[in-house]
Amino acid sequence: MRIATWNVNGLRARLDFIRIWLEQRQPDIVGLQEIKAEADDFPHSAFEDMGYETVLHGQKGWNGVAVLSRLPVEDSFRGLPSQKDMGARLVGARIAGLTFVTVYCPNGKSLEHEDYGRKLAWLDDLAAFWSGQGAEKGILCGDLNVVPKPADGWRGEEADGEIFHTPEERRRFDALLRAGLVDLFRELNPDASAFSWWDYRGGAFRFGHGLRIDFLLATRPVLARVTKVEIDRDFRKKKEGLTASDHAPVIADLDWG
DNA sequence: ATGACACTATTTTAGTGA
Repeated sequence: MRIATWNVNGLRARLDFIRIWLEQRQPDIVGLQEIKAEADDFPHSAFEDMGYETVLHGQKGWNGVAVLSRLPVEDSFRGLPSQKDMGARLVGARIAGLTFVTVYCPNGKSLEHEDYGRKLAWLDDLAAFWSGQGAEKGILCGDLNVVPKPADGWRGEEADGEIFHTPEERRRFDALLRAGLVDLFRELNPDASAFSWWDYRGGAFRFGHGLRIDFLLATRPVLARVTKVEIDRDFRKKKEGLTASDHAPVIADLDWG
């Protein structure tokens, strides 16, 4: 079984690009973030045609998350309780015995902005929500907008203390690990310096100026079945003249019987 | 020093993103 997470930066603008990726990579379950569309504007049939069922938590213009699955969806849920006013940022499903949740964490804007405190509170509520799920086989994936360690950002320790790199944000990332989750990319690639996001501006991708802020977090029983994890940086590049998202997909392969 | 690029709706300009 192949699973993935990807912040697509606008699903309607990215639809043809996403189609190419699905055909080439053939994932079974995908968590998508920054859909930027509500259900009425969502191209459900395009994904049906490719064999995927969609669980959507949409929103007009901003945010929005979805799960695509070509395995039967047994149950689904939308929204982070107590954080409804922060927008459509969490959606989950139970598929093949797996609890699969994908999230788009608030950005925070700046340390001085009121959204920074809201980001921290949102991450607190996410950890509580996840613990409440009690999932034995679980995946919590998505764009967390946190750089967990200096090695996960192109500026290393130079960026410590800036937004995305603060001790407060990093404590909340670590709290997810203390709740029993494992950062799959880091677990299988302990010494890699690899990123999942590069700014569109200033040739950031070309110069290697990126951050690792997109994650596949998994419970131990899932980790035991993981055979490979990679950041699909080839799909941060233009394809057939189509513009890429500023995020690359993160993919894991699992032995799932 | 600043902006750089891309998306969307509030659309021909502004807000957001990270």
